[in-house]
Amino acid sequence: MKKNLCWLRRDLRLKDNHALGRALTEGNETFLCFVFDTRILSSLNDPLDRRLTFIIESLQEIEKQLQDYGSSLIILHGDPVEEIPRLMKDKNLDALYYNRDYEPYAKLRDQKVEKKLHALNIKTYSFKDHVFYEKEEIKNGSGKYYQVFTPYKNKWLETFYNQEKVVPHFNCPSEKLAKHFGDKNVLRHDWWTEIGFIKTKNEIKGGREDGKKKLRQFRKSISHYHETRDFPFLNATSHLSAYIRMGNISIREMINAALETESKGADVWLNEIIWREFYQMILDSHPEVEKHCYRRQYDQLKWEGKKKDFQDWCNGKTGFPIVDAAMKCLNATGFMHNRLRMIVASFLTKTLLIDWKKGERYFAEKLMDYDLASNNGGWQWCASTGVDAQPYFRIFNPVTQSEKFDPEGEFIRKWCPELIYLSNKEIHSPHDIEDYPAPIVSYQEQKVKALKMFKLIE
DNA sequence: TGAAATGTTGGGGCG
DNA sequence: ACGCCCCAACATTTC
Repeated sequence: MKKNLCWLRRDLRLKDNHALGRALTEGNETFLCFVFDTRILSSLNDPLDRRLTFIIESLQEIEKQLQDYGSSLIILHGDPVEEIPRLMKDKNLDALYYNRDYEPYAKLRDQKVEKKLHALNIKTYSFKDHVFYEKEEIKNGSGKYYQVFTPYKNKWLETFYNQEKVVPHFNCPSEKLAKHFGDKNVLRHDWWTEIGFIKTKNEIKGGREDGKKKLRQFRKSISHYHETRDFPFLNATSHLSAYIRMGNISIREMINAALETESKGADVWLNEIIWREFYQMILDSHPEVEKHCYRRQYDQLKWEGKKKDFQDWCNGKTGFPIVDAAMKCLNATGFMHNRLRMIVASFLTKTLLIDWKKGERYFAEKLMDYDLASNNGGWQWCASTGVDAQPYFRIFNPVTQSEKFDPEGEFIRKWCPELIYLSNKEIHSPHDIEDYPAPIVSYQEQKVKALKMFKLIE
């Protein structure tokens, strides 16, 4: 009689889950648990953090399904390094199954958990699930990790088309779930208030059902993705980022969706998935990028931006409509279109001259889909301090970008109602509008300073 | 997944 | 018909 524990973390689904599938097939009875990690929770600044609601919704859905199978989810609250071994000892479980996470904190945590369990004679098994290829699988001719995206992508695709005839799917036979009811009933609508959570009202609901709905919806327009994706008002992106972040949808399901329609749009979307894999690989192989510039000499950059400007950027009060609209959207919804992320990141770093790490932290606080690897990679790309970053002299002009990607000002009008009556021509760079701030800096002057700042390091 | 300055080309207006 | 200028439109260079 082999009793297993599958520890869910950022893989909140019961279908196509590698660790769960293996736990179920290799054991006689499998328990499922999720830990609200107090170390992570205590680092959150906001009790109204949207992501907690998303996670709770995902867990509620899982609990409902488990109850249909006569099982239940075990919810723990504490430090996983203590909680997981305690649970396994209490229930006399034989082996732990989990999917690997490539963030520095998670790697250290999992290492500690394993060490404790091994001391208790409990076996541990970890699996690749969160990415399609792990860092060791995609390397260049001389056995090194890629530093440039395009050759990485080529190798990724070559590997994919040469080796993988099909995208694997992991079966999760539900009959082997433990007949068990957890200590906390996640269906009870207010149990989380006991540990200090407050539920938020979000535009998107957590869980696999809603993720699948989004994917189904996106499939209809995926063939146009390459033409429409850059225009925030069109909402032509998949909006799946939060679902892939929490694992409501598996990476294999995403890749399958990209492969099923042969089109330019689907290729470009797959490309974005490969960017995600690229940054996961970078974080796994270079954990120091969490706190430092990938190109370490840029840790010396003298960011001279003012605190007040940072506040204005956060609050969407810079006087540059596209930037302000984007930030208000982020603050109100926890989401921001990718094009806008690039615009506001370029603006913060190269126009306001504020360290990318401050912007990266702000996004970490606000984004529903926040993922350390992608967020850090994206910010360092924009700030020109990272792997395969844009050259430092590539500086976005917020007005030009606005004219190009929101030509009719539709996105701006949605989030800056005080500008609603301006013409398409005026709206990108308004003057003397009541209730709307004048530009807090001169783009032209700041651009010169940015170039100087980088030249000092070069 | 720039922007802006500078250089080149070619068609049209006009003396 | 011709040269000259103007100026888009496009290409190249620079940061």
